Amino acid sequence: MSYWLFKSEPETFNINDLAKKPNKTEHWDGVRNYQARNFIRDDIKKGDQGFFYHSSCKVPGIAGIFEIVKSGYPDYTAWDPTSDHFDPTCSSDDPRWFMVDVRFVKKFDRIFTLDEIKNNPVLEKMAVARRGNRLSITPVTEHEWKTILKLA
DNA sequence: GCCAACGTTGGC
DNA sequence: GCCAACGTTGGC
Repeated sequence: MSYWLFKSEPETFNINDLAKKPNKTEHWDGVRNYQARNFIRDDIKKGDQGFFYHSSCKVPGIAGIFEIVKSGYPDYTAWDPTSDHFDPTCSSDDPRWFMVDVRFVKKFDRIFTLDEIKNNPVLEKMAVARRGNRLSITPVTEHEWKTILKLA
């Protein structure tokens, strides 16, 4: 089993939104970056777990945990002209973008902040702590995962 | 609202 | 295939 960190802007979609979905499950669509796409298509498997990270907000940090309930499949919003994530250059017989389904597991009692990540010697090397990092999906090591669970 | 970082686009 | 311009992300 692998661990991941998914970023989302809480004004758009946050951990409470996920918890309120039917079956507490939602597809994670709209990833339009090749590196993140490759993780979704090739590496993220059913049963993996992820941190739900809130970005571009007052207190950026990890809000809780989800699990992967369906591994990568074509992100159909790329073919939907009414979607914000529509990609007009993407043909329907050759899926370019992928998504996974995630299910709410738990919400932390508090936000485990980016500041705490940066100031922890175990966590400071996490991609999310690097200045200028824009990748919305990044791998998390087991050591990092357990360290955060202990402290959150 | 500013600006650094960096992925993408497009001219050559 | 190089690289400058541009657009977006995201912390501050």
